Amino acid sequence: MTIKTRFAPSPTGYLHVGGARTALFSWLHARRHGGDFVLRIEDTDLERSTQASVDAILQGMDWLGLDYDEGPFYQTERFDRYNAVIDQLIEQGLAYRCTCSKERLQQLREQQMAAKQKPRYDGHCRDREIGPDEPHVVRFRNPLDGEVVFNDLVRGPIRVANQELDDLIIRRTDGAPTYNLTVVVDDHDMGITQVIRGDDHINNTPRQINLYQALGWEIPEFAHLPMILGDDGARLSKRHGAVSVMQYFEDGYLPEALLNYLVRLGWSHGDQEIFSLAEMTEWFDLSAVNKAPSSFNTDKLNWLNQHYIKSADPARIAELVLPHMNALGIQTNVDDKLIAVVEAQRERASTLVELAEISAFYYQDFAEYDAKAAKKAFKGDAAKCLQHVAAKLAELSDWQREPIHQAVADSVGELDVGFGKVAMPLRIAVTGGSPSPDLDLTLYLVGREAVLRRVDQAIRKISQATLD
RNA sequence: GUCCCGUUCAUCUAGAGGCCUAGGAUCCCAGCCUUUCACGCUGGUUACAGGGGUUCGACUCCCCUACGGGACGCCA
Repeated sequence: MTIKTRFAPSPTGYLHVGGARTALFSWLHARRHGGDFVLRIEDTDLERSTQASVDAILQGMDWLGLDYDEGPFYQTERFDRYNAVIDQLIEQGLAYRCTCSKERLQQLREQQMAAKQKPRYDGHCRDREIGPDEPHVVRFRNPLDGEVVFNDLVRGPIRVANQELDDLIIRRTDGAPTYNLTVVVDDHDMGITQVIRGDDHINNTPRQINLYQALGWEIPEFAHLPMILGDDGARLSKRHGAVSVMQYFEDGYLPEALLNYLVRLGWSHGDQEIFSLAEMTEWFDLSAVNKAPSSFNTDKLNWLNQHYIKSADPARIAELVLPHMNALGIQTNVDDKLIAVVEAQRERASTLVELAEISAFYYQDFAEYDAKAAKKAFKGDAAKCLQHVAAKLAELSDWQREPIHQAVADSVGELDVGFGKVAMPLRIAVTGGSPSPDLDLTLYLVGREAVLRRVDQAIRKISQATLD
């Protein structure tokens, strides 16, 4: 049988990292086995579903490169099918109409809780043979005894007694089918072979299996993924900053870095940390997925992001960093200079935002020096050294790395000081204290005019400080 | 409360009874490299939740306790 998996988010918010990892694992399982991956939007909750959320989810999937072979399907477009199944269940006596009010149900729950029991429907309408005319919900007639056993591909065998389950509502008063019914119908109709989803659905699985059995359908395999917790070990929520996948895009992360980070959250392949998409596809295996929840760790994500920024094609990084440069007020294009700047700076940044920030000095003058760097560099004879080396640089006929290097070396020789006496103030004067590569490369990329202008500015700053 | 699930360094994890004096990675610290900051390299600190079994032997198997999470909706 062909492997087919799906990702089935409900559009009530953006695609968050937990959902993204569920999608990734599901996608990986399909790709690994040469199967298909389906995207299905579970929008049966008319109240909370929004088009904006659908768009956000689609956008997130697209950015991560999680492509789907079928879909997106929308459950709201399949109501006729669900209702046909529900009607069939009623007809066969496997489901029944119920007129219990929300108030009665609420009261029942409170009583049961007070009696330290698990709240569940008492079957009040089970045998009342209610007709279709008065307002009602439809409930599934869950087996009263026996137990449901299934072998979770991640957790292993799980068993639940039917006595723990109650007659769940499969159609609301307004005629809309509910999750547990729609998910079963869809997974069956779409030929899903492995249902891979968050472990908050473990408790729903036995009910769904009973539904499969009542309908005489083949039961798919299930794999329940542990959840992802925030940095602090608490459930992921808004206060954890970047929970939306697209927030990571905006914060300057590369999709391959996020994917690599996510795949290692709950899954491993020996000691390997860096995985290309091809590698994770080749080795991903549900049986190697952890059972315990894991905490999101931004430090490690940053490390991976830096790794990918460092090893990606500089031209591509230039493309990606450009919007972040623009955001800093720098107007430029992806040209030779930007690519050279990226190559010069990329091992010093863990995000594209950072890369833009530490590269700004190649394009624009700055008002402030890094206090610590300036204090260290602008002292003693710094002004004199700067004056001397500036004169040398001004005389250069050819503004290239070699001659620049030579000019600085000459200056050092003539002044008869250590290299750092000249190089340090010069670097800080030109960069303001930003991380930067070899001095000659830095000066070359900044350009002669800007270098001389900034050295001048630094000399003035030093003399001013001396006067104070 | 009831049911289901989980528990190895701060964090992600390796570990399928002896290979474990518990390995790797991130973080942190120190050193080297060095004209800054990084990168890189070397080294270091830190973990099997607790208690009982089973076994010649348990991080690995079983039970109990503790802690954590999830579910218990006319949400998904």
